[in-house]
Amino acid sequence: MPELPEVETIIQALAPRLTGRVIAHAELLGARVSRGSTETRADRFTGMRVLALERWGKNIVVQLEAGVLVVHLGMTGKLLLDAPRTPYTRAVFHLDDGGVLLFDDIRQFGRIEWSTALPARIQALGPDPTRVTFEEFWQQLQGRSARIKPLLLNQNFLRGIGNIYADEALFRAGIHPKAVAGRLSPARAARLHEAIAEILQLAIAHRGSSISDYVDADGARGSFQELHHVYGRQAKPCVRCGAPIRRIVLGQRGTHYCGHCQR
DNA sequence: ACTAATGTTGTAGG
DNA sequence: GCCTACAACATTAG
Repeated sequence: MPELPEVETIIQALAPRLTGRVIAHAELLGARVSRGSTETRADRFTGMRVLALERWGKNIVVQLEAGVLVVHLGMTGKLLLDAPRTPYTRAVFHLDDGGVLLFDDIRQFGRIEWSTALPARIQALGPDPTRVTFEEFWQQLQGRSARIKPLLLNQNFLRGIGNIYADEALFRAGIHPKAVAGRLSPARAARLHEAIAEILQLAIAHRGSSISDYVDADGARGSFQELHHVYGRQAKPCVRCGAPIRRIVLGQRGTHYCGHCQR
């Protein structure tokens, strides 16, 4: 799915096109897209003006005159401006200026949820990894016995890091994915804190990673996948030392790392 | 046919 | 509360 850099890229395109517009008409296609929320019916937000768009981890938060729409793209969700409908179109937003925003989602893990205020579950997510201070990051690590890779995927620890950027950040910091989070030295924790911010900024600059499904709101692919050092590179030589990149399963997720460069 | 895929959530056990 | 494993959700691609 879209992780933080991909969601950021999507919002960059959507914000100028949606802010100030009125949702003239909306269609939610099928029960899945709004599952779990009795509040989310199209008539709850039709006729409302969009005040602002913001990213909250991997969530796109659309502030409306009354209430908020929280969009999570799941694994294969896309938000597309002025694109033709497909068999995977799960929602359609018609704007008052004639523009159309589609929500396409092959696997249907994505969600659109309307509520009067930012849901508690969203508010409870951890700090934004591009802005968290080292002091806060360090405090969050203390006492954690979890291995660092699965902890980075925990959205209540930091919001927005997914499987690609967890692996890439750990490589950049030279830290083994199985390292116990609470036992990282201050120097290694500082390297990781810095690597996370750098890898995310770099990925945003390259408009995200397009592995299979991801495209931005204009249908364009990102290019950061060309700069991945470990993710999806199992058995290929490490760009730093030449040793083959390993792939293991950690926390039920594929995990890629260099056994020589990451301790 | 089998496996894995950018994710989250609920359950169960330690 | 924390941590881990597993299943479920649904579809495609190799």
